[in-house]
Amino acid sequence: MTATMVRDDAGGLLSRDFFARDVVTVARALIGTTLLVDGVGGTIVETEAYDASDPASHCFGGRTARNASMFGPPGNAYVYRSYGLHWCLNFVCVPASGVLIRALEPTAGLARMIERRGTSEPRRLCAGPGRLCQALGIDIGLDGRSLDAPPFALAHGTRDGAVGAGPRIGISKAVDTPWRFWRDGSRFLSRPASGVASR
DNA sequence: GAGGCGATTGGCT
DNA sequence: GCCAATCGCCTCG
Repeated sequence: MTATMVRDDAGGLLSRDFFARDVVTVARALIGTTLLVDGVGGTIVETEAYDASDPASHCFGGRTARNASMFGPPGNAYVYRSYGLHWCLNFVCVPASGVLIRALEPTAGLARMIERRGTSEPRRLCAGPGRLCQALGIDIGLDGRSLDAPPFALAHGTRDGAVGAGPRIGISKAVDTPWRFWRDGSRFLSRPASGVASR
């Protein structure tokens, strides 16, 4: 195993350089890192990558008012409304690409999450892009905001265990592209693992 | 300007 | 398993 460009110091904060890389690399590297919004959040256990040449990406058709944040600098948030009612959080990587955060293992601010979600079932708090945004209080007000400043706090984790890869969920284009990543064996995924696990 | 669809979720059959 | 909720964006006229 060769050394990676980005060190994996437990507790160290993720820098903009972490995001200024290929979106698939970042999507995989994010598994096991910690995301907090105003102190509420947990360990990222599921992500998906979307890049500019990808028919399934919001960027594919060019820039619009909605996706403008994805054309901004790496390390910013892109928040959009899904199906007219839910919010979804992305991390912008190289321009016109982003990582959709699909599920967290809740570790901090559980009481706040339960209050916002209206359920105390741990597995239901952050398992899904819309659910985790509701649990963390994320809405359009955070669109375009820098991830290295409050209310966001992202930190490296211990990145132990295997990471699985498989097709993305809920899309109708590029359905076979294996750009969904998850922490293998996690009980907090939005949907069951479907694909190949590797280290 | 109208119609259809989507990176979803929760409730009901 | 099916379906409604609800709105930004795309396509077509």
